[in-house]
Amino acid sequence: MAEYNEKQVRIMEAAEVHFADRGFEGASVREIAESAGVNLAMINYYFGSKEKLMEAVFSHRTAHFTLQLESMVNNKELEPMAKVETLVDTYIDRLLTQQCFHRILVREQMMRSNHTIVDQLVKMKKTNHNLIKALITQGQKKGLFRKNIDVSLLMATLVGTVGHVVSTQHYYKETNDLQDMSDEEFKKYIRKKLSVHVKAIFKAILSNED
Amino acid sequence: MAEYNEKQVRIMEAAEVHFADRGFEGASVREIAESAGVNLAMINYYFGSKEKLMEAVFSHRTAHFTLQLESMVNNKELEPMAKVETLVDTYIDRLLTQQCFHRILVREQMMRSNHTIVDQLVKMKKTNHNLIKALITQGQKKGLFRKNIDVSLLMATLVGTVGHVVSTQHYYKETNDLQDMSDEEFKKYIRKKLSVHVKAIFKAILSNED
Amino acid sequence: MAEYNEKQVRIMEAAEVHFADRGFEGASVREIAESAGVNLAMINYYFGSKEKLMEAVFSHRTAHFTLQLESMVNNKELEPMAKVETLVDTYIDRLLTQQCFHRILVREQMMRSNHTIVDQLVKMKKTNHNLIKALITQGQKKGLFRKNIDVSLLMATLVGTVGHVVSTQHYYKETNDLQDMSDEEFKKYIRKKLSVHVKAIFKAILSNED
Amino acid sequence: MAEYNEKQVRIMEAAEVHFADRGFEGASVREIAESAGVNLAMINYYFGSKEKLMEAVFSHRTAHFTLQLESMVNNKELEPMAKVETLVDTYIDRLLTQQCFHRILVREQMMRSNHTIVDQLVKMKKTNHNLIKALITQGQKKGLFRKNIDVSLLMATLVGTVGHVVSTQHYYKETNDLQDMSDEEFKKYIRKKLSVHVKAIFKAILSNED
DNA sequence: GATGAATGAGCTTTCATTCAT
DNA sequence: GATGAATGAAAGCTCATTCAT
Repeated sequence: MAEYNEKQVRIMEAAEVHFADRGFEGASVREIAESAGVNLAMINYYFGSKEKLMEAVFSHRTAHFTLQLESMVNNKELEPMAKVETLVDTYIDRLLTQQCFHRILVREQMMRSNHTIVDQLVKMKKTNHNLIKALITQGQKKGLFRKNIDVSLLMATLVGTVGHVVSTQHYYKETNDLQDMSDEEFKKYIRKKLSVHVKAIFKAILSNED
Repeated sequence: MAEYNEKQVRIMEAAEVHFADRGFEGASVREIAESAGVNLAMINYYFGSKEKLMEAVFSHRTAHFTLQLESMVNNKELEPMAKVETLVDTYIDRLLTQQCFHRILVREQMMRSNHTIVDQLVKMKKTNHNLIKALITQGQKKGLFRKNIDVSLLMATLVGTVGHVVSTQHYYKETNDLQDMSDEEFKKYIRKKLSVHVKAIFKAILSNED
Repeated sequence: MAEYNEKQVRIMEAAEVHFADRGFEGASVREIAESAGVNLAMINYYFGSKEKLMEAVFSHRTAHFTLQLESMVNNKELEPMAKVETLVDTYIDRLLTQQCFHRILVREQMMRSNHTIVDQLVKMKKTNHNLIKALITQGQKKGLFRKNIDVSLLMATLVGTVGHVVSTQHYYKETNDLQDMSDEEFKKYIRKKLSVHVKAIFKAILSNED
Repeated sequence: MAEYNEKQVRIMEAAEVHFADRGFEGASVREIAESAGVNLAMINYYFGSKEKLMEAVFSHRTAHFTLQLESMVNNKELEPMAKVETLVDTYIDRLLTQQCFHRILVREQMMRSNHTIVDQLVKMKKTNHNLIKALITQGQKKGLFRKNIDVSLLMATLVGTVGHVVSTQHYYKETNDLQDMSDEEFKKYIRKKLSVHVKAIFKAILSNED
């Protein structure tokens, strides 16, 4: 795990916002530098290129996620459904606290970009997919979960639903007359709402009713 | 409804692909012109600017959607649940047949861009939201649908799930060993899968079990 | 043969001077544009890149040289020694009238550059070498020229001597108290001097005294 | 004569190669530092600037040359023609053993650069010119050399011919099917060839046949 | 003395756009 | 109406150099 000094972190944080707001191509290194309060040349000095800055942002954010997931799946004390609920809440939490980064991810996944990130991303997605599949299998073996679960679709519903709400929270607020709610309040509010909603879906899909 | 001549349509179609693949900022007017087989200056001549070309692409694609939705909701012959199922299939179909455009939409929604599109988008989303709310209300009045349905979350699940699968279909194929399936086959395959999956969710959430 | 318009020629001529004076790397496209009295972007518009501008300068200058040489060697009416003398005068003339270009050539040959020019240059040098070898052989067959002539060394003496004088003409003037001579006068003066000097060398080396 | 420590010498040697390969402007202080295995800032610390590093390289290489020449010319025991032959061999040897430096010299002489080097170079060339003129005069006084020798042209032939072969040795090898010869072998081979060739020229030009 | 960090100036190139015809 | 020519602005990046330690 690379160690970043204060200035580097400041640059990465500024970059994250710009990449999220304007896209990789739309973001300007000059503006990132300005936002971070550092000299333009500093960015290339520290990261080498715009591309590599992007990679650093990516690594920085995804560093511990898979490990975290792994330890959760392998936890012997939690019941499968509890694990699933934890999973849901973890994802919701991540997306809510790392909204900028989430937008970057969605964007990069969507594009036919040649960025190295995509490769890293694929690898991570596969690992995560397998971990969650293992989790589902645990529940199936205990007879708690239904057979024939399409893990990909299940995860698409989790990530898609939460991601969509987060991405379009502005519309959500407007449509539901919550314009006056502060960002912090809304985050708390929507986290609860999403948690209940997605968990209900997961239970409906997973649980064996027999 | 603006009428576009053949050349203009060719430009818009080329633009759609480029905007989808590389983002608004990443797309180059030069390359769009080349793809469309028209003179570079032609684009500004016909559309005024890159920005306005984007708007044209947007209007072109969304022209009839709300009308279509409206007629469906007001249809007196279909049962509410049948309408919901039609709604689901319509969305799936749209996203699958207009993948490029979908990617553009997701991207634009996510960004803090100043594009005029965003305004149009907000307006359209509101209209659609109200239409679907009306549909839900129809079901509730008939006692078929549960009370306390969060329409926003429900739609987020529809759009989010389908959108996510479409956006990341490459991963889906790889994860589920479908690499050898042709695009056309896969489209057919995933349409069915998504249809069943999302309808199951909608039923679980909407249907009144009492 | 590419046709260049007036502006393109102006750019190439300005480029030639800058490349000669400051080297390829040292020359700035900005300054070339300024010297040529054209917009900076114009250069990339016409030539694509600094590198390709260099190639254009090269092709422009070398376009007819090999052809000229060829027709001279194949001339049935001139005696071999007369051809050699013409060759010497032609080289001297070329170096004197195209001093900037000559400096560029010397420089590029010397450097371990990756420029495409080097390949073109090698090819041209080989062709020229073979033509001159043919010329020498003509003289040998007639019994006028000595056997065992090293064509490479002979040409090195021609090109090296003339090139060195041209490259260091400033020193030559100073050393021989010719500072007050105008450039035009000096060119005339040194052309004659070089012609006599190099022809004497060629005769001494080539002519069969038996 | 400045004394340089081991690190400084390492820097100058690395610089020489880079300046020769890429030109003064094309060479990068960063890369020189890397090649020399020293810290980037070290170079400015020791030499003040890139420019002054160049001057140091120059002084370093030319330090003893004039002295050597002087002692040779003043040598009472050698005959003038023997001196001339020694001169030729000395030049050939210098150019062959200091190829990088030679390339730098040629380049700098050619350019309209403002480097202080040029002044040093002019001064050195003048001194050398006078020494060689003295040598020629010795031969003329003894009736061995022809009158009316243009020392500048004579030296141009020596330096030009040898320099051209050295600069374009790659072509020489290819043209004469010597690609498989090692650098060391070729150096030996071409030294002999050049020696014979140039001495023959010098004799033809200098020697009084009456 | 020695150096990692930092920077202003400059580089080539590409961009969306405009204009003259 | 249609387009080749042209351009100002801005992009990412590298440079030689300096400075604080």
